[in-house]
Amino acid sequence: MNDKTDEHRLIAERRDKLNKIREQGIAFPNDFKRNTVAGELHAEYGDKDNDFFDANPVRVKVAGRMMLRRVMGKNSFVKLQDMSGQIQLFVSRDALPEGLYADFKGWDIGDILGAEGLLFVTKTGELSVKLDALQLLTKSLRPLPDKYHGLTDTESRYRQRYVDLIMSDVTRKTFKMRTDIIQYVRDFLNQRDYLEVETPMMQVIPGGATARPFITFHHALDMDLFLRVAPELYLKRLVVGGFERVYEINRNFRNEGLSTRHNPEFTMVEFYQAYADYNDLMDLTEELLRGLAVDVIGSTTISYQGESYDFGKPFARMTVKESILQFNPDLNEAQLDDLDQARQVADQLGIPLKDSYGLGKVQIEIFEKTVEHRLMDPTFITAYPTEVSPLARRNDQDPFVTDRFEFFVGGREIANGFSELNDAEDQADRFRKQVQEKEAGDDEAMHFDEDYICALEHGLPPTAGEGIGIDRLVMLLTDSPSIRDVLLFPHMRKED
RNA sequence: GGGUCGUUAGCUCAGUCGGUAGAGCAGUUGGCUUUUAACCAAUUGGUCCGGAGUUCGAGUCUCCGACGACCCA
Repeated sequence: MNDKTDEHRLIAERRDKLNKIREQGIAFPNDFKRNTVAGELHAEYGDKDNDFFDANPVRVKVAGRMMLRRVMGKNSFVKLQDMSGQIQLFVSRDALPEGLYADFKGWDIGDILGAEGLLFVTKTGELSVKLDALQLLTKSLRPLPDKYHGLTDTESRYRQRYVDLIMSDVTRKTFKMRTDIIQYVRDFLNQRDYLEVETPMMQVIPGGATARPFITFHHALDMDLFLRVAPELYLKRLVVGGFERVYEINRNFRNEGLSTRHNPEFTMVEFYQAYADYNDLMDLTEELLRGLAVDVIGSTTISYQGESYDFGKPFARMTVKESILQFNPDLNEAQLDDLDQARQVADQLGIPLKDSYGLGKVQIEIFEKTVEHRLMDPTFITAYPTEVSPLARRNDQDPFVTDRFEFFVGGREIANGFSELNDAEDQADRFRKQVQEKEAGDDEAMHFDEDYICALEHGLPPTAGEGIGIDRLVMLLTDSPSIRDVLLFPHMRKED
């Protein structure tokens, strides 16, 4: 932090202690090897009693952070925390080498210790290690938060995640679950012969989504580069190349506002499957999410912020228009099918519209305002207007819409997928429309990507693709109210 | 972008009507041979987020700003 906290007396006291340790020899020893962890001990010996340990002495070497200490004259109890949990140490003056117990009493909560001894059970029935060897491995110079309340200040928890992780079981569990979720998704796709790939994070032409990109500069090449807003166009180039099932789990960057659901960098899994259509991917998504829920939380019922969502039964499916009519019973279809009438509806809803908006864009504005946040149960919304889906294949019966879906639960968009537009000429037209919108001032509109058109001209097989927002998925499965709770190091403003 | 709330000791929090800044934990000193947020005694520790204003006097009232949380767009 700053000089002031550096000079704080609590830190100064610990620095003095460290200096004394330095004078006595190696202050940061690196030769202690543990042979077990707390969780393993509880799993293996949690149900044993002292008769067992008398008959079968178990000698263990453990290491970790001292989280709690109760000094009772010549004996002390310590809670030692490692990556698997906590184990209690029983520290007895007379069992340790001369003088070590006095040293131990000068150590602090937060210090990293290595300890060796025999397992036993205390009077109150807690599995513990009776030490005959003890070593300070790392001196901690900064005091930890209150041993009971921990770190509750949200700002500090985000800015100093390492302290949050030390103090909060809930935080550790959330991020372990995040890893489990990503692992499940990866296994799920691997089992279905999808190939995991990496495509550029720095792109010459940002594409694949309508979003404002971050711009950076490459000095040697003397050119602007864009952090990707999506990997889509590169993944589809790979399908052209013959990798018929590919996926990537990685970061996207969007230069937009922050909220409980938005971080400037966020993680998506995007996957593409040749010879599949958007209906196949809805089925796949349903299977993935259902299996994920069972695997990660052990149930198809997901509790989120006091609500409960059933992933066990088939997910609802309806079109954009159907959903608007369902949640706006006073509207009729004719009002949504006519641009002037639809604009009138939007006006009444207080939605600001630009002159350039066509009927499809107006419909989506109405959808986002009146429907999206009300889609609580798992629901696929289909038939998105072509106008707002520049990379999706037109529907054969109704070219006004595309073969596209988005998936919602808890009022939030989790996934977006569609049958891919593989008609190079149609795609070129759509890019030209995007460029017009960009020139009209929409800085989220796409660029014209000539090489991508060239790739399509080589022939993209009929393909469906989808992106699932990992962060929002983790929020849902870990019952986290803010995206910051599922990002180890969320973006924060400068402190000053 | 707008609104509401918050920011006081390392941490968790009190602070009345505007009148010299409080507790618990942590730390320090002493006591204590099976504790469970151990306990007992003593004790150290403050840029009350920053700035300006009102006032004899501001943690407290007013304004501006920073950061955060929530809601709205």
